This record gives sequence, structure tokens and C-alpha cells, in this order.
Amino acid sequence: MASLKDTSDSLAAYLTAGSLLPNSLISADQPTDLPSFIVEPLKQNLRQSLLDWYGQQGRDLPWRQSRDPYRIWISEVMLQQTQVKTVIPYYERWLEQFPAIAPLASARQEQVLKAWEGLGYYARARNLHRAAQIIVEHHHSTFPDTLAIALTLPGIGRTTAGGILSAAFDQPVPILDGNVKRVLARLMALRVPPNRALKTLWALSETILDWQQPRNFNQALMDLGATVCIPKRPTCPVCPWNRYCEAHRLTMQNDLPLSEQRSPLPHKMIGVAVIWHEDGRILIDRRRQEGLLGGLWEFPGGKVEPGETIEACIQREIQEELGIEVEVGDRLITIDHAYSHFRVTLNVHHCRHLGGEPQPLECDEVRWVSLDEIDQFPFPKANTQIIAALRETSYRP
DNA sequence: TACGCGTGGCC
DNA sequence: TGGCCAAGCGT
Repeated sequence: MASLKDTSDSLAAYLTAGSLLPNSLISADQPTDLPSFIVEPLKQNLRQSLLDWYGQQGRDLPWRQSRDPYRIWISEVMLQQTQVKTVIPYYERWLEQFPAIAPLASARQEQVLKAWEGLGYYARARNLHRAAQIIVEHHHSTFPDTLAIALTLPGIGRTTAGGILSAAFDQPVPILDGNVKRVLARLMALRVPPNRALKTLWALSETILDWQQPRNFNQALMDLGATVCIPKRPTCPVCPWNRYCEAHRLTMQNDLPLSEQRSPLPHKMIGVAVIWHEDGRILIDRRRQEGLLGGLWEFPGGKVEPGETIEACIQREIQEELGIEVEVGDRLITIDHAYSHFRVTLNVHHCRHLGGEPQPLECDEVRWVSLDEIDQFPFPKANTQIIAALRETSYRP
């Protein structure tokens, strides 16, 4: 365990002394407060060095051209758990399709999900849609400029609200995203995984926030994490904060932040049916709103039970989900796919519809579609591979 | 508080 | 190539 004595000559030690420092790092006999005439100038140096760096090295990103809270909101939500490079093309397309809050609010959910298709975490799109409707109905179609009201909107938590209010309105609201967690965890050489010290990190983010330039400061903090204080092999020599950084001083930058231990992902075998109508159309179903891939369309199927064959699984699942009889035929494709919390193998088979009218017993909707119109429906990534395989096969019932 | 929730990039 | 990680939120 490190003692405060080890860090007594660094700015981070001053900034994190007292209540900001995790209990594990502080000895009971150490001072917990420092006079403001010492701390304030140090914080000013910290802020100014980052703002100077941002002026030179800050990124030029599409959503930074604008102060339209709607555009910034969209970018913040797309960027949740998603890298900038992935987001940019989605962001551009989205704004062409939904240029303002009102058009988004009045769109059909299916159209919204189609625009989101491939980005993942689809609750973000459903919440964006709902929030737009709430803003039209209750906030005069204007994005709220107060933290408390922004936080009431679905899909907007503390970090997203802080990002929007600081970027759009230059309000002094702190943020704590993945970048900031990493930067601050290194700055103070945090000895626990960041998610075990959220109170400390939020307090530190708020303490160092520059109230004269909150917009630039928050953006700078995220840029620092994204381009310099990166997860692996951070480039400390070019970091404006290297002289203040505890991890750097201790040569621990490659070991921090500590990561949470994860359990291995469970694996599921899935039987999937491509059910052909006599007229050449295919049966798809729409998943229920809640839960995994909610609101998206898919090819029906389900989990293979212990001892069950793929064919028997498909026949059983189709009976349970849609109430119809099928004859399971040739294999179309096998797809391995990793979700955030488990892996699947999709065993996709052609099936012949023997009889019965498909009913939405375990889904929201069912529909026969042709290969030409199937592109209009939003599908999860693993299912788009099935569609691609269908386009390449010559199989017909 | 801990877990459910997607996908692509990176090595 | 499999595991890690990315501008988190809702429950």
C-alpha cells in the first residue's frame, strides 16, 4: 500500500488529498486538507496546461462545428461505448435523415432503428426516439438547458448530460466517461478499478473542471484520453500533464487503471430457421421491445436443449414461437457471433412451411417478405450475414 | 450495486 | 485469434 508520503511532492497528491483520496491510500495520521492558497494555483496550472494543449492538439470532429444541442446530443449518445471512427458515418447519415428533434419525434421507430442498424446497444436508439417525443410534447421541441431536466430524459445519464450541457451551453457540468476515468485514474495513481471509485472520480472531475471554459476543458479531457492517455502504451512524453501525473512519476502508466476481472463469456448453440413460403417469400419476426436487440427483426429460432439435434430444436422453436409446422431442410450457413455478455453459434437451416398461419406468440410481429424488400427492415449484425448468404444461394423451396 | 446490453478495432 | 476495449445507461 502506498502512503501519502510517497506522493507528497506531486500536484496529484495535493489535488487528491483528503476526501478525494481513496481510504486505501491514506493513513489516518496524514493531513487531509491543504490551504486554498496552495491548491488553487496548482489547479490553475493543471487547467491551463490542458487547455493550451487542446488549442494545439485538439481533434476536429463533426459535432464540434455546431452548438446545436440536438446535434451534440446525437453525437454523445452514439459515442456511448462506441469509438469515434465508427460513429462518424452514422452521425452524418442520421442528420440527413433526422435534421432536428421534430422529424425524429415523428418518425416511425422502425425507421429510427434502421438508421441505427449496426451500431449496437439498440436501447440507445429507442431512448433517443422516446426522448425526442418527450421534448416535443413537454419542452416546446427545445432541448432542455438545465441539468436536472436533461437527466429526466431516457438515455441521458450523468456523463451524457454533462457532455451536452458543457458542449452546447458552456455550462460547468463535469463528465466521467471512459477517457476521463482513465486519465484521472492515472493522474492520481488510483489503486482500485475506476468503477470501484466512482464517487472519488466524479469529485475529482468536478474539482479540476475549469469554470471559465467548461466546454473546452471537458472536450480537452476526453481528447487527452483518446489520443495521449490511451489504454495501452500512453505517450506520456507529449502529455501536458506528465509533470502532475502520479502514474507517470511511479512509472505505472502501463499498469493503470486497474481492470475489473471478467468471467469468460458463456456460449449458446442456436437453431435458426429460414422459412420459405410457397410463393418464395421468407418469414421474419420482430423481437419484443425489451431486452436483447429489442424492436429489431430476425429470423426465428432458439436455443438448442441438451441432447437435442439442431433440426429438432428448429422444429420445436418454430412451433412454440409461431405455432406452425415446418420441415427442416439443408443447412444454409453457420455463424459465430460474440455479444457483449455471451457468444452464440447460429445454425441456420432452410425450412419448408407445412401448414398453419404464423402467429406472434413470443414476438411483437411476424411477416412474410421477399428478398427485395428485406433491406427495409432493421436486423442485428449476425442476421445480416444470413441475408447475404440468402442472396448468394440458389436454394428455393 | 451489479448486471444486461452490440459491434468493430486492435494486437 | 481470442480477449480487451470503446464519449454509459437503465434497472
